[in-house]
Amino acid sequence: MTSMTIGRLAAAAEVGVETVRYYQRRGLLAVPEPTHGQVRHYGDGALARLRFIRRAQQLGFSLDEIADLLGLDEHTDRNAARALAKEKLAQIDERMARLSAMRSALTELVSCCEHTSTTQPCPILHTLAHPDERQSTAYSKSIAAG
Amino acid sequence: MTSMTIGRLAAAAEVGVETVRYYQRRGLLAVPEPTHGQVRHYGDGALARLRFIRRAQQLGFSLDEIADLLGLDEHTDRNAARALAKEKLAQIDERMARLSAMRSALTELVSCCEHTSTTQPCPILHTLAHPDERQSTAYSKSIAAG
DNA sequence: CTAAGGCCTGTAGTCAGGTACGGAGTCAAG
DNA sequence: CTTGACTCCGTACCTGACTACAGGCCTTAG
Repeated sequence: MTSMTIGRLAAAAEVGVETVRYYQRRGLLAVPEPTHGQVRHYGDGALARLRFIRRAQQLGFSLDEIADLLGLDEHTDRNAARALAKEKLAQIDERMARLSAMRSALTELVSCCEHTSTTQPCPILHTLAHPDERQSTAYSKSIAAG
Repeated sequence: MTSMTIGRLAAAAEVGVETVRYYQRRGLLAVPEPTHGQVRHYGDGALARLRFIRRAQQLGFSLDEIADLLGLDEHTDRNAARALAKEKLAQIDERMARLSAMRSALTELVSCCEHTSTTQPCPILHTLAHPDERQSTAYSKSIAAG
């Protein structure tokens, strides 16, 4: 059971000291009593908790959700954990779908811009300005023609 | 050339009045001189600009980037517009890649959780807590076995 | 013993894109 | 003429996850 000051703890978990304190304020991490004097000391449990938080963040969980996850027990809360994970998966799918829609719209505009005469107005800017008049371009015609 | 107060303009563009004012503060939209009295009036140009902003947002552009786009000319700035669009595409791809990584990690964990004995600790919580000890499960074995 | 660095608490600022609110003026309908 | 809706302006607040001080105390190396 190693004992660390907050600075060493933060370094070990590869986060900033201020981040550790922030997690404490958020209630994700306990604030130990000062061991002697006014300096607080942290054990391996705190480090494990910080690493848990970081990994859960990498999976897309918010700090509020991570607070819930931290409250679960490996042995008795399987269903709850799986439910949270599935919910998160659904959110990720939704975000990916939105990004995918942006992607295809942008891709179409860029292709269009690359394949039309430069004497025409820029299809990107033009479509943003007047999306209603769907301009007929060489590109869109070639698409339509298959 | 219709003339609208800010409320009608906002309604026509399907944004809030406060949002219009916010765009004015950001410099995306001009603040016209009060026509008479203290009430300002807006024309179709302002409406077109608001719609441009909304559509560009749907394509993933930030308000700062939209400010740049609004400064471009359909006829003379094709290259600049295309460059911005391509840059945005790259950012979208990056975000999708990150989401995709989250997605597959979560999917794996959920599957694992569904296919292992409930007498075992929850793989999701366990992996978050101890990612080093990669636990060997019926699921991971079946994967390994092909 | 002293200086540098680390720790303590508390408050405030950052980013983006809004949203809310307060108080005062204005405008149109009834 | 009043009432209610709308506008104007300025300022403050919101989310999420930090990040940055300020001012004071403690600790440790030289």
